[in-house]
Amino acid sequence: MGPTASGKTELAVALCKRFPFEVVSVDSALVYREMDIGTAKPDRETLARVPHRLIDIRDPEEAYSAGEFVRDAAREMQSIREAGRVPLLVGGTMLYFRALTEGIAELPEADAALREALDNEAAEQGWPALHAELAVYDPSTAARIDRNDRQRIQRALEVFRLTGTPLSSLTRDTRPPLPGWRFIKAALNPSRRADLHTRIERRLRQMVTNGFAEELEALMTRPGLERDSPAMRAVGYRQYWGYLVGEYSEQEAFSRALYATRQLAKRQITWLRREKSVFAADPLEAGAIDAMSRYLAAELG
RNA sequence: GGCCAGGUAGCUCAGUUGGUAGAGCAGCGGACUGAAAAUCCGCGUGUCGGUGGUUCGAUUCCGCCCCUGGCCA
Repeated sequence: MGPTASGKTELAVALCKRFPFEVVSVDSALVYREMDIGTAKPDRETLARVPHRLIDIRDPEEAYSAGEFVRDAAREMQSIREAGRVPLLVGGTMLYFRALTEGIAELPEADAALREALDNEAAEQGWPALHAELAVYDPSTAARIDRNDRQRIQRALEVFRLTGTPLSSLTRDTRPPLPGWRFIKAALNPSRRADLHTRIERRLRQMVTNGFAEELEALMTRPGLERDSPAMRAVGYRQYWGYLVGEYSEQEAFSRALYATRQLAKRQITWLRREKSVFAADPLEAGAIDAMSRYLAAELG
């Protein structure tokens, strides 16, 4: 695990040389085909040498979800195990890690028509009104969700209307979904935030040089891809979309993308802090890879 | 050199009819169950350019100086 730009891919490649590992990507953006530069997807040569599972499994106009990830990852892990190897889960989508290790309830999938209906209701009454409605059917969920948190209010109402059961009941006894597995947790986490910020800016500059805007322009010609498609909410793509449709300058898009990436890293680090029994290494310190290797060797027995 | 407009939070700016100041962005902390690279919550002391003066009290009024931009020479 690790925040964006912390060097996860490089570490994974190094570890695969020393252990009988095979990589499973834990990343909500790398699942998309045609989104390579802006997602910092490992390049072709790297993927040829060190295959990553769960990369390029969706078209950009499609949706993906934590629930699907758990099923997909479980399947890939099983297949790797059957081949006599050990899955190395690499990524920065902390909700996916959590769903995989601690479980995710069996809930209905997203319902586009229902979400649109809820959006329309919200446009008229505002999300706080829908929050109040949720409080009638599912007071405990309403109590833990802010009245402005449109995404969670919408999801909770969606689940209730689809099942007739409050979300809080459905999630009550969620259990780890993979009882036959043991997870060894390790993280890359730069000890100085400023260093990570430097890396983030350098990498974003490199993306732009490598043709990030052109990659997005090509995506924008796809008829099925909308500005609010899940894939286009990815950091960078979203900010450059505004630039490419003429809403602001490229310089502005760069700044916004930079801020969005830093904020993403911060949220990832927040998840990391509350993660228990995780071995953490500073990727910017010499010997981080060796330290990680030693830890893993010891844990693996 | 003269005139005008500015100099207030990291940035862009608001404001104080004199009682030491607040928004947005950034940043920081947190939450997180099928959109999660998402969504949401919380956090604002800063010689109010410097220095003298007036005043019980000056960031606010006055003088001088410094800096930035514009116009005129």
